Amino acid sequence: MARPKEFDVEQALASAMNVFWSNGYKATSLGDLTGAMGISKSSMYETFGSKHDLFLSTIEHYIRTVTTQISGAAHIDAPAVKVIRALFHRAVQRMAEPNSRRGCYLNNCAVEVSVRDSEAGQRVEKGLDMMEEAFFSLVQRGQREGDISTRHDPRSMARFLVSSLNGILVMGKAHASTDKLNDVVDITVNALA
Amino acid sequence: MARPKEFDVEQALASAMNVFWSNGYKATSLGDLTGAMGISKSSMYETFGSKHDLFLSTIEHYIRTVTTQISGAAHIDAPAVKVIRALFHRAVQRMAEPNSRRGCYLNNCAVEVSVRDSEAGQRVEKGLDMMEEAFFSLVQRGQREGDISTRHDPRSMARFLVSSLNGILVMGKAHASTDKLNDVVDITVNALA
DNA sequence: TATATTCTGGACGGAACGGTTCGGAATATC
DNA sequence: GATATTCCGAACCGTTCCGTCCAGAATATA
Repeated sequence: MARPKEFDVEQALASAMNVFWSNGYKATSLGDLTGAMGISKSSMYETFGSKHDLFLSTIEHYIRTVTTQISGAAHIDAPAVKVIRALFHRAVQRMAEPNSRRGCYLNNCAVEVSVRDSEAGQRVEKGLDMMEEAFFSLVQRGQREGDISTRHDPRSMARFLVSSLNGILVMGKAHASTDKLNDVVDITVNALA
Repeated sequence: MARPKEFDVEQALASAMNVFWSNGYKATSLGDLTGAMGISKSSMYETFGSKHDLFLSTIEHYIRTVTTQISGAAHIDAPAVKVIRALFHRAVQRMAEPNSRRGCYLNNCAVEVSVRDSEAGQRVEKGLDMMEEAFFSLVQRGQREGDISTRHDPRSMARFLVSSLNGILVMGKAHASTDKLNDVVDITVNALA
């Protein structure tokens, strides 16, 4: 009957996200998007609706991929503090790679648009909540197993970790030195003990 | 001889900064700027050069004002930890005010443009360095007076504080709850002891 | 082969944008 | 009053932007 879809929607979404991630929402043009996605403007509008709809979809796509990624790391059979330190170090390391110095997508979206764009803001908040949840279960386990102090409740500590990670990534956008960022990671992780 | 300037350059700069601060660079049009500054487009170009030049000038203006502000707080005759806690709490409190939920200007600039705009990036980095310097002298004093632990060197701790403050402000852009942010402040400040 | 669907490229409209220029009004000093 | 400077409004240019639309090529099934 009909000609089938030729491009992978999920992959096109990932490509669009990468462009938004690197350039921000406003600074990204339709040409940038369709070029990276490898499809025509017409197909983009047919499939995703509009630039703004596409943008919202990329945030949801990011949440989908990152959630599985973090909660995967959470189930690693190692002390919770070690897992957390590894997650932070990996984030710092990624900031040092040549074309990856773009921080956390949710972070960027929160700063650039979340105040004026409530639809995006809602999704960003949900994404940060899910990050918090991932850290929360890690902290709980660490407190159970004894390598994380119980002087603060795990919910606050999870929020502390999300906040700290975001702060480190922002610093990484301005400074370049990996060593300086790792110093901050050390102090942050030590604050858990 | 000549007609004198009718508008205050420094004040116009402050108004422009406020617009950039709320909307970001790309999302701010010349009309937004001249409207807020209360001058015509011609005067703007005569005085500041271009939109981009004006933007760079606002970053420098921000550094000028904030530097004096923080180093003023640094000389308050109170335990360093108390001063730091007060600075953080004030930042959180400002995020809760209706039209002030826009974080730190340097933070916003770092996220939105510093990677692609090296001229802006340089200024942002310099501004963050000066914030670090202000915290550095505070930490040094705290370590001398005994209310801040000496297990970490003061330079790293200063960086930790700048990073944490930025992280908290990013969280504040997504979430709204002051209580949650203050929880994070508590853990952060406790990490100093 | 006929049919249905997908995809492309380009054309188009309408709007907003950054930036430049200029005439003339306003305001100071001499 | 003559002069010099500032300021404004408006016009203007070329570009970019988002979004819509369509003709036609491509590709599947029946």
